Amino acid sequence: MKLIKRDTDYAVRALCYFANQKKRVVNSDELVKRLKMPRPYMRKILQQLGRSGMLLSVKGQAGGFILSRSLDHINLSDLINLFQGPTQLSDHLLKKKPCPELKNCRLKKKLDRIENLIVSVLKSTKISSLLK
Amino acid sequence: MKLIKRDTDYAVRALCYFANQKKRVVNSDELVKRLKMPRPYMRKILQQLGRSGMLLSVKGQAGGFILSRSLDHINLSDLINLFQGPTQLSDHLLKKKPCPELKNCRLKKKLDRIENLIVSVLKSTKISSLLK
DNA sequence: ACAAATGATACTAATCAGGTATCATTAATA
DNA sequence: TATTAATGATACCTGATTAGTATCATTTGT
Repeated sequence: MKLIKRDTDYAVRALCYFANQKKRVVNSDELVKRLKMPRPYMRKILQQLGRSGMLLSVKGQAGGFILSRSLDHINLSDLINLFQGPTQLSDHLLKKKPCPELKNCRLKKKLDRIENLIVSVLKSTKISSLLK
Repeated sequence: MKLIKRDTDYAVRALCYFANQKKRVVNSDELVKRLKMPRPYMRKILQQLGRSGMLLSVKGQAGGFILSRSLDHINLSDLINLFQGPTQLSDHLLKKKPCPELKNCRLKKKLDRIENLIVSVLKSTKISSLLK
């Protein structure tokens, strides 16, 4: 089981790089060189960060991206939601018949509690705390 | 992201069913009927539970399985480990070059802390607490 | 001997993660 | 104003993992 996938991981590194460049516009080629990741994949990730509003894109020649807000205001849960969809630890109740025996609902409840715990920790982990 | 996969989920239900049958030998057909899951898949899961020592198998005609220990002594982490392998939330450090920039190691550390938290909660969740 | 169970194991199908590829659009600059 | 260098959108491909099937050997009660 994986908590964070590759794209989320890349996104964290990218955001940290931006943060260290202050308000300079950085393009995807520079990121690819510095962070050593496949260019088209990086571009896709940057586009997603752009659409989500975490990055601001500058089009045309000499274009690139800038952080649109401080990393104090972005947390791990935000990124996981963006790249991996909503955190859902078990689809226990969702497939076919919702769990045929009542006792299984206790599993669902436990998992929900664990899920809430995890999400709250992820929310409290600001990306700024990962810098430097 | 999924914390527990389908087979782990099925395994929990199966174990709970066994617990409610006390020391009676239950065969896979009965489980399949009661819990409404695909027979060959259920068989595979039971075999794994057997190999791992959580169930005791009785071969031959009128055979089946029995719980080999109380559900007080089996926890969610045991099952997850059995069916999904060791819990590892991020392979951040493992792929190719171990994270090229030091700052990323902070991510690794955070994830490790979160992982420890999750595992300890899973370990403290005994399957017996999911009964009835 | 036969039937009814598990043991072992190999195979298949579907889904998802991790990437590629392409073409349109935008804007600085020569 | 034509060129060039950037992003936007989107469709596609590929390998890994999950979910499930199939088959045959072995065991044991009747």
